[in-house]
Amino acid sequence: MTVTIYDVAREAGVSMATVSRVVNNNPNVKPQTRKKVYEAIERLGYRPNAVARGLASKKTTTVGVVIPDISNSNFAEVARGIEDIANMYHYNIILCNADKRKDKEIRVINTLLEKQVDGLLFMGGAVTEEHVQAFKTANVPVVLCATTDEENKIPSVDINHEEAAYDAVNVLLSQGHKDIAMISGTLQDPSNGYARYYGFKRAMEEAGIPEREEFVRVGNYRYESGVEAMNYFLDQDKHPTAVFAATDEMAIGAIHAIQDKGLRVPEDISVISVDNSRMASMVRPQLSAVAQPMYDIGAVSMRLLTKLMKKEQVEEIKVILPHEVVKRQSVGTIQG
Amino acid sequence: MTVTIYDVAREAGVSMATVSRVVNNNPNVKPQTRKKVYEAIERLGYRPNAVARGLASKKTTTVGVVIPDISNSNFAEVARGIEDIANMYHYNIILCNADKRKDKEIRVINTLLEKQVDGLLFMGGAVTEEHVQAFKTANVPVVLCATTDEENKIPSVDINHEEAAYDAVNVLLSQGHKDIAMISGTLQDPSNGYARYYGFKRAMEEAGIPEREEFVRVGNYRYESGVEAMNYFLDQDKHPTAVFAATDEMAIGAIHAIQDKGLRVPEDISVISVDNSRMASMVRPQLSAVAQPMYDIGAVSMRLLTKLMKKEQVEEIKVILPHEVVKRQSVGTIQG
DNA sequence: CTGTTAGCGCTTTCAT
DNA sequence: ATGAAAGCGCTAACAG
Repeated sequence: MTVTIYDVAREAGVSMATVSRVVNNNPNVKPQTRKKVYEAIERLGYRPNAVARGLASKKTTTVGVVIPDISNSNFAEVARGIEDIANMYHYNIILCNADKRKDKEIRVINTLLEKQVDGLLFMGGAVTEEHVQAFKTANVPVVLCATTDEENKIPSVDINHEEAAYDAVNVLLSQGHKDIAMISGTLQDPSNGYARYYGFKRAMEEAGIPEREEFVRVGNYRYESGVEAMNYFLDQDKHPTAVFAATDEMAIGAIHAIQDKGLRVPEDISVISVDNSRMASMVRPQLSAVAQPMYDIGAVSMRLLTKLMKKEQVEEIKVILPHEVVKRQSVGTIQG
Repeated sequence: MTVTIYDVAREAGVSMATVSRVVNNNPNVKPQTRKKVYEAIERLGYRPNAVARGLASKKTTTVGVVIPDISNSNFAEVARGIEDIANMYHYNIILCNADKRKDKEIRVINTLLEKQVDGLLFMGGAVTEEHVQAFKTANVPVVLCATTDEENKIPSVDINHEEAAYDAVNVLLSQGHKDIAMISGTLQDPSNGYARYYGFKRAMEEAGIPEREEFVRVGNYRYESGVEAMNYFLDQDKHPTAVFAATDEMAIGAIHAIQDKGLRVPEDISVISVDNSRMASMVRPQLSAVAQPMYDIGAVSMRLLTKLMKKEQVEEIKVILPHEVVKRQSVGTIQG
C-alpha cells in the first residue's frame, strides 16, 4: 500500500541508507546514484514519512505555537511573522488555538509537547505558575511572544505595554485634555490589561490630574464593550473630553457610541488607543493609535527560538520592541 | 533523559504492554494495576511520545487544515467550528496558513501528508487540477470547506455563493434600485469571485436591467479596494444608487468612500454585501449583508471528515448550507 | 488480566 | 561512496 524507503531502495538497486542520504541531501552520494534514486522516488511516488523520521532522528523540524484567539487579528499578524521566519529556517509550524482559556492553553501545550515539537512559542495571554510548570517539563526551548512572565525568567519578545499606554495618554495630555477616561482591558491580564492601565495612571499622575473612578471602565477588548463603556461615560453629568482605549476595537466602539449620541470625534471628544490594527484606518474618523509591531514580535520571537533550538549563544533573553504613535484624525486639541 | 514507557513499566513492576493499555484506556486492566501504573507515571513525569505512537499505530489522531489566509476573520470563524468538533471527537488539528498562494497551498498539503495526518481539511481558495492531484496521492480523506471543486468529486461543505449574491442583489432590486453597481472579487476565484458576480448578473438580467460595464469593478476583497472601486463609480456622470459588494470589507470601504464625498448611506446610495462578519455591525450605518454560516461550515465539514476517517457511510458528499439575509441600516428605498 | 514479541519507517553509527 | 544493522518509543497481535 504505502511505499517506504525500502521499496525505493530496491527499485533503485541501492540500500535504504543511500536513499535516506539522498532524501536528506547528504553530499556523500555519487551524482549518478543520486539520480537513480530520484528516479525511483518519482516512479514510485514515494513520500517520506515524517513520523518515522521524527522517531528515528528525535527531531520533528516543527515548532508549536499556541495562539490565544485565532479570530484576533493582532495575533494573526504575529502568526504571520512567526511563519515567515519559520519557513526561512525550514521549520513547519503547527498552530493551536486556545480560545483564550487557560485550561485549554495548558492542554494544548502538553499536546504539542507530546507531538515532540522542537520548540514552543506561546503567544499572548497571562503566564501563570501553571504555565511555567508546563514549560519546565518541556525539554525543548520555549519563547513567549507578545507577553512576558512575571518572574522574567522565560525568553520573550514583547513591547513595553505600560510605556505604550503612557505615550498614548500623553498625546491626549499634550493637546490640552484633562478630563481623560480610560477603557481598560481586564486587570488580570498583565500586558494588555494591567500594564496599560498602569501607564494611563502614571501619565495622569505625572500631569497632576487626580484619579476619577467614574472615568475608568474595564471592557473585554471587544467592540461592544467599547460602546458600553463609552455610553457609561456619556451618561455622566460631565463627560470626558478624551478617551484612551486599551485596544482599537474598543476605541472604535467608543467612537460610534459618541457619534450615535450626536457628538463628534474629535471635535467634541478625542479618542486614542493602542494596537494600530488594520481596522484603525477602517473607521471615520480614522483612529490615532500607538502601533504595536505585531509582525515583528512574531518574527523576532521565532528567530530567537531558532537560536535556542540550535543551542546558539543568545545575548538577550528578553527583548522589548519599540512602539510608535500613529497620528490620524481621532485626536483634537481641546478648546478653552 | 526522556522517560519512556519502558521506564514506567519497570517502575510499576509490569510489562510495557500493560502501561500501554492504561495509557490508552484499554478496559482490560485490573483497577489495582491501573493505579500502580498511574502512580509510576506520576512519579516519573512520563509523557507519551505521540510520534512513536503514530508510527506504531499508523494513526496520529490529528487532522491538517490548510487556511488560505489566517488574518481573514471569516476563515478564523471556520477554524473555530472545525476546532470545536475536532475536540469533541478527540482529534488535534494542525493549522497551516497558505498565505493565499497556490504554490504554498500545495506545499503545505504535502507537508501535512508527510506528517501522516489522518485527514485533511482544505479551506477556501480555488481548487485546481494540481490540488486534485495532490489530494489523490493522499490516502486519507479530504474535505473542502467553504469552497468546492469544479468536478464536484471531492467532499465539500459550502454555501451557494451564486444564490447568496442573487439574494443580496434582489433586496436592492426590491427597494426600487435599478442603477446597481457591483464590487466583485477576482473572477478567477470560483466561489467568492465568479459565483457572486454571476449571481449579480443573473439577478440583473431577470429584472430586465441591461448590463453596464462601468458599474462593475473587481477588487481584492480588502477595504482599500472597496474605497477605490466606489470612487470609480462616484466619478462617473451618474453614479449608481446602490452597490453590491462581494465582501463586507469592500462594502465598508464603499460606505466610507461615499461618506467622504459628502453623500449619505443609505439616503443617497445603498450598500449590501455577502459575509456578515463581525465588522458588519462595527460601522455606521450598520451594514446589511447576506450571512454566511462560517462557523457551521467549519463544524459540518469537520464532522463529515470524522465520518470519512472512520469509514462510516455518508449519505451526501456535497453539502450546501443555507445563507440568510440580515437587514440592518445600509439599504434604503429609492425615491422617485 | 498480563506478558512477549514483532514490527511501524526511518536515521545513524560503524564497517567496508 | 555505500551497506548492514541497531535502535527510536510505542502498539498490537498472540499466548497464556
